Amino acid sequence: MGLRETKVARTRAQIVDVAVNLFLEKGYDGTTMEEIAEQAEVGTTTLYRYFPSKDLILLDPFTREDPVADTVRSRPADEPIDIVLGHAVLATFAYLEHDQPRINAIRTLIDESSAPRARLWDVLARNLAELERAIAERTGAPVDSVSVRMTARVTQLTIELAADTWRSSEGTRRLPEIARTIMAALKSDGVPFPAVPPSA
Amino acid sequence: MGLRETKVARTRAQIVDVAVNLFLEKGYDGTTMEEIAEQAEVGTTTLYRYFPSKDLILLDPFTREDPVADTVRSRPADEPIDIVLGHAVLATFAYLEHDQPRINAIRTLIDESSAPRARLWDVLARNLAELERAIAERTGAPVDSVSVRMTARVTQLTIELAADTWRSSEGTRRLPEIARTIMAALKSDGVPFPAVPPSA
DNA sequence: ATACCAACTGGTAGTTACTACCACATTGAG
DNA sequence: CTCAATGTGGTAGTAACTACCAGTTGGTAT
Repeated sequence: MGLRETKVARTRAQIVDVAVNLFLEKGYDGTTMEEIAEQAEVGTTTLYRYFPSKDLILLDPFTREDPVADTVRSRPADEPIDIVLGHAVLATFAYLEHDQPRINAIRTLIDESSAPRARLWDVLARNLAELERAIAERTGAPVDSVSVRMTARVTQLTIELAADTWRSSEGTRRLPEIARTIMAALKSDGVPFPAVPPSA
Repeated sequence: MGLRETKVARTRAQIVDVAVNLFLEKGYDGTTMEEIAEQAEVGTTTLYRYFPSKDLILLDPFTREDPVADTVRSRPADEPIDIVLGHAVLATFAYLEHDQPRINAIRTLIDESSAPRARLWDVLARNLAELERAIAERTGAPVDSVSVRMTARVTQLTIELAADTWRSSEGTRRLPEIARTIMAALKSDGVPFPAVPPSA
């Protein structure tokens, strides 16, 4: 890794760090891009080169590749699909748990302002598409089939539900444990799907 | 309904109509709020009173109350939950189908620009919350329970899947028929949920 | 070491979404 | 008819974001 790449990576990390601190201190809307640029010691032009929009700074940790699709691809071929997805869910949390409090704070900030909150789903849509591809490859079903699309979404929802529950539990329980509880509940209780009403 | 209310309603409709036509003609990003105000024959201040942000003009049809939660509340108490949800799904489409082509065009515009596309999820989150409440009332489970939250989301996903499929079929099939097909497929194939991997 | 190209930086000027505040017009009620 | 409530619209300002341009720095080939 050359000097140039190193500098770019450092600048990028610096921007995110400075920005999140400012957001925590003065709120997302109360912080201007100029302030971020100034504190990060870059010009505003440079700032916009690293992050084309303000909300993407806050969403940075969520734009990195998540390990769900990779897990689906790397599990043994004879493992049942529900277990594969269970591993994928747990992999996400192993990945997230290392800087728990900061991610937690960032997620709270995201939910508080409308621009990043809205954009989050847009960002997660990319993960969803990749998960769909991975599931389709594994099961042999077409990517746009009902089962593939629904399976991918249900998996993402399970992750979201677990993360939500964890966030509102304020660190009293560990993430993987919460995920296990939720998956167990889904299995034992079952989830009703909308069904075609009898025509009579 | 007094004269004042009539005028307000007319102005509102006029704004949406003018704006969507401009969006279709020049694109969402290529249309300014000033142009919309001018063509709709209102001041920009007034425009912002009706719609606090540009994307909400385009999202207007999706901010109206959707009938899903209402359907859940109004079905007979002894009807099985999956059938109730099936009715709710079909109710949405009966409601949507009356101005099919325009809604279709609007949805395409939404998907093409990042701001409205992102904001759409934020808007639909309100419907989701109300559906959660309706399901919780009916089943007696707490609103924040895993089953209620997952059921509500799965229902919303079924609607989304059907609408997506319909949009890409370009009007060759009717919406309720597509919805029935999807629900039937979900029932017969089943959807795998992530499951806790064996600890061994 | 020197020359050179590519990538990175940052400043200036401009557009546009959106807000705050203002005076003015219109509606509807007593 | 009067008056208060409600709606209208203009002006001035902020801040996100873009286009353009000149200058700097890092890597590379000679």
